[in-house]
Amino acid sequence: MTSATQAGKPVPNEPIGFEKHDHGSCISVGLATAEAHCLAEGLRFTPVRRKALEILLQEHRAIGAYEMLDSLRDAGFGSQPPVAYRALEFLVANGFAHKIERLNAFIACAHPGAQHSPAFMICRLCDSVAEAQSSPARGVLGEAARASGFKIERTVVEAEGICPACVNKADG
Amino acid sequence: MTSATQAGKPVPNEPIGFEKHDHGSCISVGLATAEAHCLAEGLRFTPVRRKALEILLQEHRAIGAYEMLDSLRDAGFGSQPPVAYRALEFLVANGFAHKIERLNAFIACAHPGAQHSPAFMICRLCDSVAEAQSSPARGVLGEAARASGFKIERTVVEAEGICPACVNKADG
DNA sequence: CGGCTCCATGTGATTATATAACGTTACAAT
DNA sequence: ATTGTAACGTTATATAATCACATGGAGCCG
Repeated sequence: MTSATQAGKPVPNEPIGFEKHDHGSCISVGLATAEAHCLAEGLRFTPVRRKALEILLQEHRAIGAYEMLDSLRDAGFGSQPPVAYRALEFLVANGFAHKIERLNAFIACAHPGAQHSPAFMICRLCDSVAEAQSSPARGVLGEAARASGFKIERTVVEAEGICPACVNKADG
Repeated sequence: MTSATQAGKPVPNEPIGFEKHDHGSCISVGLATAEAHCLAEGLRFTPVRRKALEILLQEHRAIGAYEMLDSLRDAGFGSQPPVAYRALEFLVANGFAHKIERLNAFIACAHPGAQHSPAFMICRLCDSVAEAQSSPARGVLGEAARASGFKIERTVVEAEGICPACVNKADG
């Protein structure tokens, strides 16, 4: 099995936000933003971490840890799982990437630099993913948390459904 | 390793909704509700499925598929992964249980019978889980979905943080 | 009854995802 | 130069999930 698709799903062709965009610039902007942030915070933006982020930005879709590992190995880095997991952990911890729990996969942050609690829309047909914002602490959930004394630190919001492209394919 | 705790985390002692409750009755009510629902819908509430639900209701916490498998084997059922996964799939598909994506684990539905799109609060210290309601399609996410043409079918909402019990333990 | 189909179950095997543990290396601070 | 810490590489293993195929029971129809 190559690393292009894990399962039989088609690779999404309009991956980010279901819209076209200037892909070249979003890669360089993403890398530059991360670099600046690390410099400011005293974090080490090492070669593996940089390459991992570059791969995520390049692909602009959700990437499994093992697919990432393949790419990192191809780029000359170590070939064992921890290599990929550690790089991804760093990127996630610092907001450069997010984990899509539903897919057990990772994706570059679409709003680099911005403070945010992301929400995702995941197409169950083509696995494309779009990132939106959420305000989880407001609304019913925040209400319940306050009422029970639960202290929210982080939220996972993932909507599963059909992306615009697949809707069009389906009903012509 | 026994099946009591997978990792080093303490087993939550006030598992459901972070509040005390009549545990005996919630088990019997849960089973009865499921039985009635299956009868009405022409679904087969078989021994494995019943036992699996009973285990989830009994434990009242998030259970991994393999821990479930252990319990099912102890109860005299098959010992291969598909046994657990099929039972859990059935329970989830029919709303008797939910999958916690963040934990790759399953938990009995706390609102049996009710139509709902659940939200969860997960304690990162003791892994206890409480179920609340959410209204994901309303709010910012629904907005974004409508704007982009994404058709939401299901949402995962999981808040990670500290449960009341652990908050109290922490700061006295 | 016999045969048929559907669905659920049991089992073996395999694939995918994730972490533990340990030694080595790079780097910053003193 | 020494030392403490963080990052890296590797081996091994744990945990999660699915595939493929055979068996067996419940309902239906003839």
